[in-house]
Amino acid sequence: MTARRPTIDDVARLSGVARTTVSRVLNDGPNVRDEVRARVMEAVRTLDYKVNPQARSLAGGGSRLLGLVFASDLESEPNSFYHSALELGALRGCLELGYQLVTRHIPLQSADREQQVYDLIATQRCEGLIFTPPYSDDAALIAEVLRRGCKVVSISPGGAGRGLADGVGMDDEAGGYDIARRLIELGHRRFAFMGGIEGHLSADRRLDGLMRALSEAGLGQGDLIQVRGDFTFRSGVELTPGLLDDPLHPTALVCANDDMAAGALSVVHGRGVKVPQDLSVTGFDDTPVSAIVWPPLTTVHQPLKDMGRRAVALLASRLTGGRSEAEPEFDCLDHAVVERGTAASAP
Amino acid sequence: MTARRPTIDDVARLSGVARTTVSRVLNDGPNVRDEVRARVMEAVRTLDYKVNPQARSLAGGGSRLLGLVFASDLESEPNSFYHSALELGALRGCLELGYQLVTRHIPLQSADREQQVYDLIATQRCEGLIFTPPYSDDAALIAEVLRRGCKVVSISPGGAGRGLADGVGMDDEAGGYDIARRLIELGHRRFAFMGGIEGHLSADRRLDGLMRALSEAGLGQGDLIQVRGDFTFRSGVELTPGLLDDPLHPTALVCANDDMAAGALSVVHGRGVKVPQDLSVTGFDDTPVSAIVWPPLTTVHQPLKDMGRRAVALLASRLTGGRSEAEPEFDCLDHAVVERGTAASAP
DNA sequence: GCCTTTGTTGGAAGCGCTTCCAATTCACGA
DNA sequence: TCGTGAATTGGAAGCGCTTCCAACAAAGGC
Repeated sequence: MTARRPTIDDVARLSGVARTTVSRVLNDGPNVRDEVRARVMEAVRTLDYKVNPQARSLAGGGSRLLGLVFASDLESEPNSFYHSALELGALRGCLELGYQLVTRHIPLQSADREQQVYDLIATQRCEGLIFTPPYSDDAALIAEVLRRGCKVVSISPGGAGRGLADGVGMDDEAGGYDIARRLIELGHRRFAFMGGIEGHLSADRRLDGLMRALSEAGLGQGDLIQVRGDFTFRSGVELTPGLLDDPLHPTALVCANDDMAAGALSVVHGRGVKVPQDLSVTGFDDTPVSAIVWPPLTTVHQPLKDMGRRAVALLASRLTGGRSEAEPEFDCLDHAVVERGTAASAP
Repeated sequence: MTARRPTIDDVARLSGVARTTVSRVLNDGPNVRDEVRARVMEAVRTLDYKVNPQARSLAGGGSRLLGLVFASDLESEPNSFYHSALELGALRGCLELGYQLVTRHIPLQSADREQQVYDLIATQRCEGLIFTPPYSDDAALIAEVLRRGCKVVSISPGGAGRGLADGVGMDDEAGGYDIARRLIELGHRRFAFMGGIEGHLSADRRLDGLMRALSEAGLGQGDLIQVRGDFTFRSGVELTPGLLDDPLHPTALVCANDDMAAGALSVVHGRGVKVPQDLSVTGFDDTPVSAIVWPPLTTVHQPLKDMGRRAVALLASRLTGGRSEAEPEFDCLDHAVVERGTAASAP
């Protein structure tokens, strides 16, 4: 049998300090000399020591409970990938760090939605909350939650949410730029962009990135037509014919999410237009739909699971680490263009 | 401030026994008089006591680590809803019951796949493993894992996996029956069934259910045409034209999963056939695709998240409860027909 | 040069639970 | 009636960690 996992006392013994000091180092506590801190970290590395989250949470007191708040009505979309992926990531984080998680769907139209959030703090005793859009930009709500002593992380905050609390997201502008860049490399010169609803900031930023890539390639407004959809498959279906018939005759259609791209694909098929030979189509987010449609969709991967996990990590560092009063920080995660089958050389 | 949660000592005090005895009752231990057991349970109910999983796992020893084993290559389908939903459920269960989870994707084509599973036991020290199809029917593997003292739960076992170890799944036959029943109520009399690959047992059972509903309605083989796909969107696209052109002229197309139904929908659209006015189409599983296509897909909800959670609960009961040597048990979860927009009265 | 302040470290008590082991009770046969 | 083994119960140690508090050293302030 392999030896049991090392404990904090093993680390203490090896580094020649008391258990208390090791704990302090592990939790970014104050008042430890750099030399001692380094020695302890060295021992941690040597032993490959990992804290036992169960023990930590037992000893640490507090509820160790975090809340994940969605705006949508769970009844209406119980199997959304967006929700599942974020929660999955958050749960992974909680398991690693010894936290518990409650997930709450609070529809925007609930009259008492603020109250429901406050109940999460008062009744459930959540020590931290993760807000998803559009709660992540509700400045008044966030401020009040913070005032009540509960930590907050915003997922993909666009505007107001940014400076108030910690945030997690990706660089949407760069995502748009990258996918456009790829299409330009493939020889495309005439573009169509299917955006999201007015005011959805991250989708707008994706367009910004596309524009930047265009202008770098010496292209301009005249080489792009754009329309706004509402992120649904249906709006993709409805908007695509107009784009295909446009005198600009775009050879690449960039969509602000996968669902609209899937809608576009279905229309394009019906018209006998070949993808990607005649037309390249790209999505955004890399949800499971992108692998399901035919041809499989070239898209930009948004790291939803990592975002959930990082959100928990940020809350944890606020709650125990030295960051409890630090300036809000935005954690920008990597994205990646996922090449599947819908982007090819311009005809 | 609300009072803190009751502890085992509160229960002990209220029921007038020692902490040890309460622990025994809570863990289905032997040697407790029925009268005492009842008294303790009564106190538990009065105080609304819940065990603290962190404390239990700290005290209980053991790694408290479970493994979730998928057959697929994570690289090739990193964002599959099937995987996410099962893991999500398993994580929820682990958090509730104080277990840790490692998720491992071991492709079937790996030469050392068995070895990788055994490493999960030997090196990682997993106390229990959750196998998804087709590992869930690999009798030799399961037997060997059990022999090594590691508990096993099979997800949706079809054949061999059933008697060997505990299992979790849904009643696929009933699911097929229910959706067919609904279509018959809507007046449909001529059916098409798009099945899965040969030997995929749960998809075959869905067909069995369909057949039962047909015969109950006085219909027979002559009122049904069937084809086999491979569960992909693409196969839905390829097989649908043949079904539409069949002389039977079905008014309802029942698909063995959502992806194929989505493929069928896209073909049907292209042909100008109206769904659901001219043709009803149904899916199976209720993955996010079903809400994304247009019209949104009427389908059968498979409780993947609950399956993951139940799998963990079963392992937990094997590991601590009195069930450690009990007969294997199959936990059959509820399914439900989800009425969206693709099933309507027969034309 | 002595007293306070500030910074750094260790000792020890517990968090809520399981479990080993000892103590007590009970039922029976001798 | 007493002894014996089995059934039942309780005492107490300790899982791995955080944290309160005391101890001590270094650094200023008068």
